[in-house]
Amino acid sequence: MILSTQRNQSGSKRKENEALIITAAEKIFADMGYAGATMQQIADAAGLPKANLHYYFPTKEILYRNVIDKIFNLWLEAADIFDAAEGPKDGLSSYIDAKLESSRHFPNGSKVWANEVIQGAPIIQDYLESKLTAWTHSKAEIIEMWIAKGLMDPINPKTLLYFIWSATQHYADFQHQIRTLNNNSDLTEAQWSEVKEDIKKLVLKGLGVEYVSESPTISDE
Amino acid sequence: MILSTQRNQSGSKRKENEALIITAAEKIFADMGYAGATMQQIADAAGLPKANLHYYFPTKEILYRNVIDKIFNLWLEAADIFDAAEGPKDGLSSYIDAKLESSRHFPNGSKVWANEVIQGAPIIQDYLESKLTAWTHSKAEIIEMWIAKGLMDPINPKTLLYFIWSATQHYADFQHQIRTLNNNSDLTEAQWSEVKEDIKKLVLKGLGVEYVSESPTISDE
DNA sequence: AACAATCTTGACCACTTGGTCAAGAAATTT
DNA sequence: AAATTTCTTGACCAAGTGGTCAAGATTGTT
Repeated sequence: MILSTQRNQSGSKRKENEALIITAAEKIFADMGYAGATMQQIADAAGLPKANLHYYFPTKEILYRNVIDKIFNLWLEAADIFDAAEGPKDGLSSYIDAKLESSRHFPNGSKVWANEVIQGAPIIQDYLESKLTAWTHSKAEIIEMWIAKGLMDPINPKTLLYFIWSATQHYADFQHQIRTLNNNSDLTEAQWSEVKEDIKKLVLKGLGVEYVSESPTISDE
Repeated sequence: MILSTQRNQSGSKRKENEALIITAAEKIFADMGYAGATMQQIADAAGLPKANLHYYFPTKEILYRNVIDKIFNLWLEAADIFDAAEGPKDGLSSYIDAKLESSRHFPNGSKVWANEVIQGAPIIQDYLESKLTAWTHSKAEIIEMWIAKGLMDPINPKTLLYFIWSATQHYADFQHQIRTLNNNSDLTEAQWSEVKEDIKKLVLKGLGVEYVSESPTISDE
């Protein structure tokens, strides 16, 4: 789980330890919330004395902002697919895939983000107002273009984005609830595939975009 | 905002003050998270001295559980519609309406719930394992029946429920983000209507259920 | 080898927190 | 109206918190 300490020849020790601490912090912040997380817990999770954390990150808030920074950049990356897409069938499908994979393999980031936004984004408001707003507008334009071309039913682009965000992030944020309702077991590989298919089918069909399930062998056109 | 203190003839003073405190606590817990909320803040929000809170609710955790209790019962009520429904068109549509109304008018409950579940439900795990599990199974059966009758496309019932929960609760939990992306304004009445229509249309059409928008006058069949 | 820069860490501190308590004020019962 | 139960509240406390600090260890540089 913890980053290996093997090749410390190249990068400075600083970079290494910062990454180690951020990873530990991400988990603790996700599990405890900002206020609930203590520097001592994060230090323990990272296997370092608390005073050492303060050497790399002077305050808890600065550490937290670094965690958010990492999370948000991953979020942005996941959406590059969007721009390169030819149309909604391709674009939305890929985006849902990417977001769902992210929820599955890196739920902590999503949880930290959710915790923060629920509480009114007291610390990352500037992110919302600058980066997220710009990002959203650019994606909304693409969706509007698709609608204008008649590639999908008309819908408020933001509503559609919120729809996809909520449906996919739910599997990260509410991981624990889903697990409990699944006989206290994590979703299996097959279940994840089913979820992925169901969500894509529902969204695309709901938007009037023809969608062919992956599994069966049906020749297209 | 605060419950009126007019008619204290009937109910005991205890009931009254408990309700006052729970309402105040709900807001503070939603805004600050469990760990982040302080008894002093809740006391201030309720307009009572802190020691008085501890008279009615001995510990912070007991107060918190009372807040959750209220929230969860509202959740259950919202779904009675489900049982009475004739089919998916009626049932899902009404349920989405109810959940969205709840997100709009009582976002705090949803936020507290979300905060708690994200953090692994450290305090309300018993709720998930007993009440929520039973509730979910009973609704899943209804959905499966609808599918068996050919009233809607086949889908994993839980996936559908998660879908509806996430889409609707998103408007409560991520209220702040939505507001920020809406030029720092709350959604207008018209916007809420649009969201409601869009979500219902997307879900029902996505499930292969015929759906006719409310506004336009189109004769059915 | 000497020096400088970076990193490590236990001990410590000011402050906040949930919770207590005892004395009294109101309300209710007899 | 006296007695009893319920409620109110300021003052207080032990425990835990983020953050500091100075002494030393390690690493890199000349």
